[in-house]
Amino acid sequence: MKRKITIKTIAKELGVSTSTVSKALRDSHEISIETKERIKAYADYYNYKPNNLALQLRNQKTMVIGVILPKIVHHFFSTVIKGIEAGATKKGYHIMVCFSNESHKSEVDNLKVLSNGSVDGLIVSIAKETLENKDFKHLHGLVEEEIPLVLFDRVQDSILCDKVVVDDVGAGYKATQHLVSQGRKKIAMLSTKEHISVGSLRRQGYMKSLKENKLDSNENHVLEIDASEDEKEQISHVFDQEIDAIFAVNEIYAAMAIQVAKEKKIRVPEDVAVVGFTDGLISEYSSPSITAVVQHGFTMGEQAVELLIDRIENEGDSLPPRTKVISSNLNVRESS
Amino acid sequence: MKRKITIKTIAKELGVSTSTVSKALRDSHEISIETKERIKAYADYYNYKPNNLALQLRNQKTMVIGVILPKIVHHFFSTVIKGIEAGATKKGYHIMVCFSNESHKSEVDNLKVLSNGSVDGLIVSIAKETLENKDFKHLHGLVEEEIPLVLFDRVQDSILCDKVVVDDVGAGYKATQHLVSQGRKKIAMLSTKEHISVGSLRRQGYMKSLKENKLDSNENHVLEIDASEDEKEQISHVFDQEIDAIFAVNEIYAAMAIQVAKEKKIRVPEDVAVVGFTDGLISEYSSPSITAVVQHGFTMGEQAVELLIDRIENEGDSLPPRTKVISSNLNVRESS
DNA sequence: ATAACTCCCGAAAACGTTTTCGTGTTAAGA
DNA sequence: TCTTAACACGAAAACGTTTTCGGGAGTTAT
Repeated sequence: MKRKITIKTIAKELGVSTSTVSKALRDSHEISIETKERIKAYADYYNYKPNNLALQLRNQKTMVIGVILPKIVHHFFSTVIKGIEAGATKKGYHIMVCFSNESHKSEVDNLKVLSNGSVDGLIVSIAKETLENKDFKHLHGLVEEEIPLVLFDRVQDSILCDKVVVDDVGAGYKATQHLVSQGRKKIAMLSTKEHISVGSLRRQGYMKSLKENKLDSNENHVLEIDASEDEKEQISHVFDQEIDAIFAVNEIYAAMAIQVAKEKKIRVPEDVAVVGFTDGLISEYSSPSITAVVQHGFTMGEQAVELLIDRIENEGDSLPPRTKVISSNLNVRESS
Repeated sequence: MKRKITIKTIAKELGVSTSTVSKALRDSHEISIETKERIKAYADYYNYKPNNLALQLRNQKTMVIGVILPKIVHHFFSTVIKGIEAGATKKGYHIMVCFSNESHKSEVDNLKVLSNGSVDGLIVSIAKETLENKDFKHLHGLVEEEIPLVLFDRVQDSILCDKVVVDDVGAGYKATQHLVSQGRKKIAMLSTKEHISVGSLRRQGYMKSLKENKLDSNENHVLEIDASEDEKEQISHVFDQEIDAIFAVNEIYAAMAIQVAKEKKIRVPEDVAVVGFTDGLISEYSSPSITAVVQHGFTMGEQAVELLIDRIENEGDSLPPRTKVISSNLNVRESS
């Protein structure tokens, strides 16, 4: 990198002090018109740009928000990022994104780097491994240091900070109610292992709906897919029982169920209706297009960043932790 | 944010100089064992962490790579980010991601902020608007300042920097050849407006294949979709002519074509075979699953960051600009 | 007893800014 | 002629760190 031009070099070249240069560039009244013009002309000519690091160090403010996500190649998370970025830009902030790849160590490392002064605050969605281990020391430490923090989607109650979550119970309920309203009686659910909290919450909603409608809430109707093995093979067993609808905990399982159904000559939606979660491109563009719970990732990102910036800019007021619940709604399509 | 503990406070508390504290923490031989232990114990107890900004300012090195992308909610770009992040992490770098949202102004703004010392180098994929306006002043300026820069996917020849591109001509050729090998004779192409270079390159490959096989390279077979209007409606017109195959310039157009075909009771792949570009989730999970050109976004990201870090760490050597071409291959599925 | 050397440590500069305070010059007012 | 005020600028501190250099105290060798 070419040696960048600084206030110092300008000062030396023009035979004035750095204070004068700084003031001139900020158009201070303390400096005479002629000097100002001379300095500005020079700065302009040599394309002077103030060094951000120096400013950040001096102001003790970076205008940067750190974001740590479990993954990126995922419609929901990338949508959230977009929301965060939009909200941040609106307030003049930038974002610095890291990924934990669902790994605890990665999450801790990233947190450590970002919290060492590089950012004014953090937005985090907790990694799977961290949730499994229940090891939240790093996040508690952050709260301890009073670094502004907002958790979203994958949250943890013991961490006293602002949170943005989806109404997963309500969403599971809504999706199931929709299937019931279509006259479906034997509704299976494709879920994940229990420790991922969202799975169990969505299941609660599903159960609630079944109970209310006095439908068979047979435990066998819930299939817990193990992500470490052949998912499609596991999903195919959902058709071993007699069912007329499937509620899948994400859109990939929904799409897989449809693929399996097609192989087995089961018609969708005539024989079996399918509802997914996460309204992404798969749901929209597969054929038949898939009815799905839309999660409003963009809104979640926006809300998260709004909470965070509010806290950053009102520090000292020690607001109590706030939680925003983003409700989701159903996008009904061909599969149901 | 709680007032963070610094070397200064430690020095004052323990009645030594800041130099001593700094040296002690870095385990210098200049400091006596007892003093070192005293200082380390104190630092440990109060959870001292060195301030990144100060380090970056002093070392004139941030270990951060700036990334500017046109969009994020997009399988290809998010995959590239993943590759960049993986490559960066391996070398101890972090990434700072911004989005231009295809807007020129946004791109310029982001570039300005990031290039003011916040990052050691930049990876950029040029926004649509910038390509249309052909206004590359900001990027030329970057090269002028000798800030390490790598362009990927959407590149521009006049900018003298490292580049990572897809072999779009070859990919278009490969896709078309595949359709020909399946015995298809009337192959339509769904493209975009010309200024997006990738579209025209892929078209060149398509044309090349048609010529080689002495097939009808009727201009009417190429449909330029205007993204600002109803895309599905435009795509439906591809079936106005008699065709037996479609090569779509991205996976969304491919998926849309299949949806339209289904509505028109045209069978895929029996009546019309479909090949898409960008091997994302849509192609994989729609039914029928879609044959697609896989772009190796992850590899592109990795290569880009490798080129960049190489340049950052060997500055002064003034290497000539390098270009890496990432070849793509076909993932054959049910739609062809 | 003096020289030389080792061991520990501190002062100061450096990275690039901004800001407070002080000061010398000039012009105006008494 | 003396005081006062306005004007234009510079010195220095501050943000937090690392590193070079120098020096005092104690020990060893001559």
